Formats: sequence, structure tokens, C-alpha cells
Amino acid sequence: MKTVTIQVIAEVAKVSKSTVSRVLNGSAGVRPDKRKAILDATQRLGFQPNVVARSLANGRSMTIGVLTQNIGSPFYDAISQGVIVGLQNSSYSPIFMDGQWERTSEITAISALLGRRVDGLLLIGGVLSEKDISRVCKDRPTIVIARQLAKLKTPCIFVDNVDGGYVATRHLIEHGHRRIAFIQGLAQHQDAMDRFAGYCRALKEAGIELNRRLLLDGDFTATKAECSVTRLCESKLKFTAIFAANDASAFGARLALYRRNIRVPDEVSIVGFDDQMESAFLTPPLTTVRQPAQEMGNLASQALLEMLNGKAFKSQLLKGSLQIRESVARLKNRSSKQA
Amino acid sequence: MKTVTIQVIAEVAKVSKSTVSRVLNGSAGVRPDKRKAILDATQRLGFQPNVVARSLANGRSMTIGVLTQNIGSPFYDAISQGVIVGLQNSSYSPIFMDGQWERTSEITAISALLGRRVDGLLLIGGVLSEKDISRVCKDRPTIVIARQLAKLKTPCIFVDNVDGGYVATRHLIEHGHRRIAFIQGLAQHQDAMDRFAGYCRALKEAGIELNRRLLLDGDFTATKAECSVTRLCESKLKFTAIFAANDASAFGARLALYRRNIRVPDEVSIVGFDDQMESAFLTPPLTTVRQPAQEMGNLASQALLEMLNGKAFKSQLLKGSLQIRESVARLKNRSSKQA
DNA sequence: AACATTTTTGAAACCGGTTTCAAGCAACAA
DNA sequence: TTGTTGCTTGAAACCGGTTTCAAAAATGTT
Repeated sequence: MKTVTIQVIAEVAKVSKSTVSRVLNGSAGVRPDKRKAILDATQRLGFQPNVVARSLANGRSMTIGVLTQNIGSPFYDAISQGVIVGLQNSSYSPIFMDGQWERTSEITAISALLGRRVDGLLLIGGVLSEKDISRVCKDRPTIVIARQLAKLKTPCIFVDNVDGGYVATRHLIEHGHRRIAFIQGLAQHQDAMDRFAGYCRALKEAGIELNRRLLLDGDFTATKAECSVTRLCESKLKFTAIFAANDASAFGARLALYRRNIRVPDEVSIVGFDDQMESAFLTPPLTTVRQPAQEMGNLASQALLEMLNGKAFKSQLLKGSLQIRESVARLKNRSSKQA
Repeated sequence: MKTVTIQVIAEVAKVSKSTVSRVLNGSAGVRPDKRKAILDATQRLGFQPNVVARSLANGRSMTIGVLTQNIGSPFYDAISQGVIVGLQNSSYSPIFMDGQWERTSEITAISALLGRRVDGLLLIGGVLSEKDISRVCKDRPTIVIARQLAKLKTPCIFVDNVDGGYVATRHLIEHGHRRIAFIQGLAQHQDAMDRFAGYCRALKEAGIELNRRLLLDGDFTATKAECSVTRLCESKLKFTAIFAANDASAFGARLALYRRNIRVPDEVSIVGFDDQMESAFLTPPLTTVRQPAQEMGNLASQALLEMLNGKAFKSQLLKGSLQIRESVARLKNRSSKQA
């Protein structure tokens, strides 16, 4: 019951293993009768090429290293899913390592991936500097997903968070809102900062002064957002709308308002960011900026495959699209005068 | 700029590559001075062992094959995350392939994994028969997650869906409900059938006759559930509670009720199944049966590692725990009489 | 000092493929 | 018929490690 190698096939088909290799890879012509004998043998013995040996021989492991971030966020999960799907019909398989949003962890993870001789790298989010990335990833084809690198030396696929934040906020402004609270994301997180920048830009454009007291603590979790919005309500500070840095925060906000019997959108409007599955089923369905997460993963993996075929790839900036649902209402004139 | 192999290290340290291998693996004693020279060299040259070569040599690829199901469900995503985390501090890495809930796809995926000589397999969900599994996985250590196999020849980790369905339904009954609609899951899906069985058992135990008209079409999506519940409302059929086969369906149900201005839980109570992150932030927070998804993935990967170390593993049946929140209310006596 | 025992070491085989190289062979043109 | 060309083919080297085996060196014993 020994394992079936090309050597075995060779013996059965009465040829050399070189020839077996050739028909299996179609790398050279082989006389039809021998080819048939070989094919028959592989079929009959259920031969399955050893990818490991093959990798060693030709230097290509046929694996893609994926750096994920264990944050249990639907957004990042969807990206991973997209990567898996995108690689599905290629002969490459993804191998995952967690970076934990932490520099040394990420470097360790990437090194491990490199030790496995992955042919390319997909970095989902993370905190590595551009210098770190180019140093640790060496010359391996790499694409960064859901993150914008300043220099863009390493190709990335990401949505324009500033624009997204701007669009979301402007949507509220267009509905007459001027007292718009912003639930911030994690302080050091670039996405959070960008969305905030978009918020600021929209306010400025509309001539609305930024009110620091309407800037709420947040860390992308619903719990934190709920807490912050509750506090905001207690503060008696007037506000008519909330822009949450992500959908999870919007959920938290919605619950906080529910607890105080504040109606959405009649009394307070909400806009989120991400458009995760559940958002369309919030009550009321959440208006939010859609980030095409799965598509990004898909796109990135496809692009990486092309890079492996020698094609160049340039960074892609995607625009988030506003999904208008029912969590935003036109402001009643009652409070529209008091800017 | 050639790659650093143990051969290079050997030359630099003036020893044979056998010796280098020995200190790197600690597989045999080496004279301290030589050991130091070798260690220095590896350090200085930044040597990183080629996992592929190592795998070929000793027959262990240090990878775990994970069969996932691309259904974009938070539940399955969480399991995958759990697997990644569980393998984090081992020297094994997970390699993912999608099965698409489809027999031939799953078999293809597993074969591909086997071609990569994975040391063990983790099968998340899926539709493969026990015979299929043992045939295709050969003798490789395998654990099935989130699925109960009848014979239990292959070890599995799963929650007791019948019990979960029973607990959920009984909770509603204990609150005085007797007209309890059930949003079914995918027809051919075992989990769905089991939860339904639990529902039936609870009804029977309480002497409530099963009303087929209260069995709603469902496929585990919120959309379908919303549609079914809407239809139920239109049918004028009386019901005071809904047990949804999963949380997504509960979301759909909740939205359908919201649209018709039916208050939850005052007029209709809802219980879900899964306890995904967002459920605690539904308005009102959803009472649901918690499945410890991430823990299951974690547990399974740890268990698989132990199997690889020769320890035996027996299937684990977990109990879902009812998370009591605010979507269930005691039935007002108004309708409690009409059974 | 001589011998037995244990430890350290390098050469070589091996894992299962791919690829180079040159030889073998058939077909073709002169 | 002979020389040239082109296609098939097998032997051998190679990828980068691990492991066996026997020789060499170190250590212990008498």
C-alpha cells in the first residue's frame, strides 16, 4: 500500500519518470501510445501529484499568503471570503495567518508565510508602515487590501474613506441636518481618521462649524457606540442626526436611541458605513455607505494572479456608494433654523 | 544575492549541512562551539528554513486543510476565524478551500487539499456523507465542525440543534405563547431539520398541536424570512410568537413586523438561533440560542493538533445556551385562552 | 597506555517531483 | 544511400531540506 509516485507510474507504463512528468505537464510531445499508457496508469492507480515536491522542484509553491486581522468584523471577514472565492478556480490556494492589528505580530505572520514560500501576498488591513511592508515582503508580489498606502509603491485596493465620509455627511446635510454627531472609530485607525476628515469637509462646505461635543468616542464596536450615544442623550445637547464610522456603531447608536424612545428617523437620522448584511434589516433599514468588501477580496486575488503572470497592477481606489434606505429623514422645520 | 540555504550556512560555519540541520532541529547533540558558529551564521545571513523542502523531506507539510462553505454567514465565518486563531501559536497553518455546499465541489476541494499533503483536515459544515468523508479523507486526521455525523466514526464538534430548538420554543411556551410560528431553514439542511424537530418536541410536550400554516418558508436569509412573515401577517392567521431557524431570519421577521407596525415583544415575541454579534443590538435586543461558533473552530483546531500528536479524540456535543434578552414578553391574557 | 564506550560528525541516500542534456530514432532532402 | 533536421526519450542533476550509516573523535575504564 505504498504511495503512488510518478516513479510508480513510470514503471507501470514502462517509461522513465521524465516522460511521465512531461505528459502530466504537457511540457513536451510524447508518443501517443506512451501518453495513453501513462494516462491510464495514473487513472487506474489514482495518482495525485505531490504539490509539495512539485513546489520544491520548480520554486513555485502555488500558495498565496493572506494576512488577516482577527477582529471578527464582518467587513474583514467578507474580504477573506472574497479572497477564497477569487482563488477558487485558479491552481493557487490561500494560506491564512493572523496579524492581530499589531506590528510585531504582523511581521511574524508574514515571515511565517514567506517561510512557506508563498508566491504572493495579500495583506488585509493592518498597521505596518509602507517601509515595513517593502522590507519584510521583499520582492514578492503583494497587494494591500482595504488600506491606502501613502506612497502607493505597494499596490492597494481600497475605498476612498474620505469621500465616503463626505458623501454620508452631505446626505444628512441635504436633508436639513446641521447638528450631526459623529461616532468616531478607533483613534489610531486610518480609516476612522479618513471618514472623520470627510465629515469635516462636508460640514465646512456647508458652513457648519465643527462642534467638538458632537464628536463621540468610538472604537468600531456597537457597545462603545451605544454607550457614547446614551451619554450624548443625557447631556441634553441638541442633535438631529448621527453619522457612525461603521455600521456596528450605527447599531449601537440605534439601540441607545431605542432605549430612550427616540424615534428613528423622525427625531434622529442615522447614517452608517460598511453596509454589512444586517444593515438592510435594521429597523428602520440603515442608510449607509457601502464598501464592496467581498468584491475587494475577489478583485485583489485576481489582480495578484495577474501579477504572478507578469502583468503590472496599479492601485485601485474604489468609491463607496451611498445606500439610501430609511434611517434618514428630512429635518422638520422646528429645529432647522437654529444653526 | 542567492538564497540562503542550509548549505550556505554549512559552508560559512565550516561544517556539513547535516550538522546544520541538527542544530536547527535540536535532533542531536552538537559541540557547543560549532553550534554557536552555526547559530551566528543563520542569524547573520537571515536564514529562513524552506518549509516546502522540509515538508518534502519528512513527509509532514505542517498545514491543515480547511474546507469552508462560501455562504457569507457570520456563523461559518466565525468558525473559520476560530480555526485561524486556534492554530496561531502552533507551527501549523491553515489552508482554505471552498466547498460551496455542494458534493462534487467539496470532494474536489478536499482532493486539492490532499494533493497539498495537508497533515489534517477540518471540515466546516458541508453535505458530504459519512462514507464520502471517510473515503476521500483516507486515513488523515479529520474533524468535522458544526455538523453531526450519524455514525460518529469521524469525530465532530457541533451543537445540539434539536435541543437548541427545543429550548427556544419552550422559552416561548413558558411565556404563555401557544401560537408560535417557525421560520424554517433550508429544506435539505440538517441543522434546519433538527431545530424544527426541537420545535416540534417542545410543542408536543406542551400539548400544542402542530399547525402547518405556522410553518414558514425560509432559507436562512433575512430576505426570505421577511417575505414569509409578511405573508403570514397578511393571512390574518393568529400568532403571538416567532421562532426563527437562525438570527438572520429573525432579523427579517423583525423588519416585516416593523413594517406593519406590530410591536416586538408586546404583540409578537421573537427568538432566534446563532447569537451573532448584531443580535444583541437589534431593537429590541434579540433573545436567541447561542452557538459558540468561534470557540468551536478554536476547539476543533486544538483537538486536531492533539490528534496529530497521536491522542484520540471523541466527538463533542455542545449545548446551545439561550441568551435571554428583550424580544420575548409574557403573553397578555387576552389571547392566552384560545389554544 | 590500551581498550571499550559514547558522542560528534560528514557523506550519501532520500523525499517526489522538474529540467537539462545528449543520445536514439524517424523522417526528409539531396 | 547519406547527411541533415526534428522529435522522443531516459539518465542524471537539481530543488533544500532530513535521516541513516559508518567513521572519527572524545571520553571513560582498567
